[in-house]
Amino acid sequence: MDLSNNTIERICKIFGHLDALEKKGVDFVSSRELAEEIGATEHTIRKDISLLGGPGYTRKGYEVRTFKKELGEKFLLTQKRNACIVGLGRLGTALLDYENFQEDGFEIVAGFDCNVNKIERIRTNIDVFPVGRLAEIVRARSIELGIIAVPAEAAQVVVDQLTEAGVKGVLNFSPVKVNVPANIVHLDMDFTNALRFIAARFIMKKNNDQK
Amino acid sequence: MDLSNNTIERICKIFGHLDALEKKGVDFVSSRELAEEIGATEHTIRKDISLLGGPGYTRKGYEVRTFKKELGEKFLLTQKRNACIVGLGRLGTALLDYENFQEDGFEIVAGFDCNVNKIERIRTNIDVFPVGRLAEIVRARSIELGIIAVPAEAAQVVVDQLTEAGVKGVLNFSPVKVNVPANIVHLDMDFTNALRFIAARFIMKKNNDQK
DNA sequence: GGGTGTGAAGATTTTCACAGCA
DNA sequence: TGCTGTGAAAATCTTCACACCC
Repeated sequence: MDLSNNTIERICKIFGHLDALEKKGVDFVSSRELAEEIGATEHTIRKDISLLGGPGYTRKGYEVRTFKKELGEKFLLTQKRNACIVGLGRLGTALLDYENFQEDGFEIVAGFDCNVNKIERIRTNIDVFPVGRLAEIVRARSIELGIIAVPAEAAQVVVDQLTEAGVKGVLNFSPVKVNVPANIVHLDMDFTNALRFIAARFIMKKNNDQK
Repeated sequence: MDLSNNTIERICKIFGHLDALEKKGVDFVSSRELAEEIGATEHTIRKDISLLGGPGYTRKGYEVRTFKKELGEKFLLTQKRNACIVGLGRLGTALLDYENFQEDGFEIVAGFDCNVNKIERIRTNIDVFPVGRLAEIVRARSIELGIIAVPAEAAQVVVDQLTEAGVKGVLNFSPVKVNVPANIVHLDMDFTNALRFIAARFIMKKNNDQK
């Protein structure tokens, strides 16, 4: 089984949507409905699902609960995973209390910052530590995911410490590309790039429409 | 000219990296160096650039300043663009003061929230308004980009108001997919999905390595 | 009838290979 | 020599079409 990133991304979105449907009490969902919600075609969705090998012959679509459960098991998306946030500036503290993480199997079990005074001022239910204790805490609390919210210049150092300490994945909110060992999964979320992307797409769109 | 999203995304990253190089005082950069920084192959980078049609025959690589300028002009990435943030919870207020936006041609010129008491408590240099004045302010301040940081259930309403008021692009941080008219560019940044993606990729990686 | 599953066709994206400029 | 530009090949991803199940 060797799924493309695009497929994985869609599967993740599907999982999220199934979760929402389950909460709403919906029992069945068709590939067409999923496609619309996910932003893809129904063919693509069916193909993705076909790659996972889950047969679901009914004339009503996929059974929400079983399908979600199946996806969750296949990708271990349901298993609780411990995460930490490094860098407790405005973004970092915002993420500390981002309630959607908790709801969805990810638990923030620690926050780190290099500024000890700041740590003492932060009000949150989550334990916060000086960054010097990062490795120790990551190991002690079985933290698998590191979320980077430090300034650009500190990002690489933090990533190195995290991977050294044994995290398996890194979500990078700092506006620089970071290098990670090949066996670590990472994803960059650069807000400025996102805005640039929107602006560039917009320009292209305008050019095309004028033709 | 009809560039794929992937290409546009890489171009945006290249632009960001050129900016960094310029600040460092670097004069030339090769496709190989760019590729490494961007996370792509040098072939892809050269192809992307080739699609833009900019010839740069030197044996030292691309000239950083001119190349950046050219990209900026082609995509109007250098032009100042006004943006606003709707939803001033923890994430929204963090974004209000996200200094990297300013540096890069995007200016947050307004914030909105439905809670008037909250608005009075917020300390920032940026003007904040009740969400009822959204359309008025968007028009008055020529806001082109809307950044959504409201809870899931309010996201679609806000998007509708923004597009109605005439924004051209939407960056959605709420954890739901929103519908926008076809002529509006939008991008979803769902943090939970990002973590899911990392977790799923990690699982797949492990499976493959075991083989 | 209403929906899925999947091999094959089609479209797109990436990679290659080599000509071409400084 | 060193690095880019680009048509063509290769690889990948999406779409289609139709068999198949309930």
